[in-house]
Amino acid sequence: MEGPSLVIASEEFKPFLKRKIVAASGTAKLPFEKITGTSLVKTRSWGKHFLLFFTKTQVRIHFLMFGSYRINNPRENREPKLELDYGNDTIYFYSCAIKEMPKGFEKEYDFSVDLMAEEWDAKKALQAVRGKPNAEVADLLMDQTIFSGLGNIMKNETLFRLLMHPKVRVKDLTPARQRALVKAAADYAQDFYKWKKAGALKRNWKIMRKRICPRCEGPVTKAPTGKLQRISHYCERCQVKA
DNA sequence: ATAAATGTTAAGAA
DNA sequence: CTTCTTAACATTTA
Repeated sequence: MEGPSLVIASEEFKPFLKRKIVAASGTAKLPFEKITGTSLVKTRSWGKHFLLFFTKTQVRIHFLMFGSYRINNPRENREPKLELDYGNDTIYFYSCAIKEMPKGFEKEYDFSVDLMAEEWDAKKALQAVRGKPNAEVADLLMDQTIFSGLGNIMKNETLFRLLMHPKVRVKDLTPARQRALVKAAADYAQDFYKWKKAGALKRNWKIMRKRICPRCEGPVTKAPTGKLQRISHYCERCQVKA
């Protein structure tokens, strides 16, 4: 799950804030007794981290590749890691990493690197980008300390939109292209959010998991790139190394 | 139906 | 002391 999806999760959880949790349970290693009988005070995300603040404790959820949450619609034959029972409503979290956090832990987060946060600081991101001249842009975009919340879908779509090759190094980009990279990442995050909310995310993929480039109709290259070796989908003809 | 994929972290190796 | 490699986890989609 990428950052914008968690912003949507926070919105979906709003109706549950301050309501009494009748029972909390699940397979995660958590102090459920500190949650049962209390309520959710607020939620927020930092990149791909989903932060839940309860009255007496606080937890961080990471959905990784396959995690999900459901409201009043449990999965069959699957034990939730965390279940919040509100009486008439129930929230379920599946296959995610959940960890109890110390009070005040959110102060350790730098929200200015979160693409979806109000605090997002493009200038700071640009400086961080320029501080890694030898990094390939595919790796750079996935760097959660610079573009927190950006995942592999956003990486591939952002680079295609820029017509930028995933293997270009920062030092081979003009200052204007470096600036464009930062802007495109933030812009794509907003589009991702909008499309995901409208249930039209995949419909708007241009290069991700495509076989044909929508621009030149040539073949799409699918290969691991950079140190991270995450799969990049790109057009060798349209996406330039500068 | 087999494999790849919206991701991270811990442990051990170099 | 870094930096790299591998494995582990877990589920849907093509």
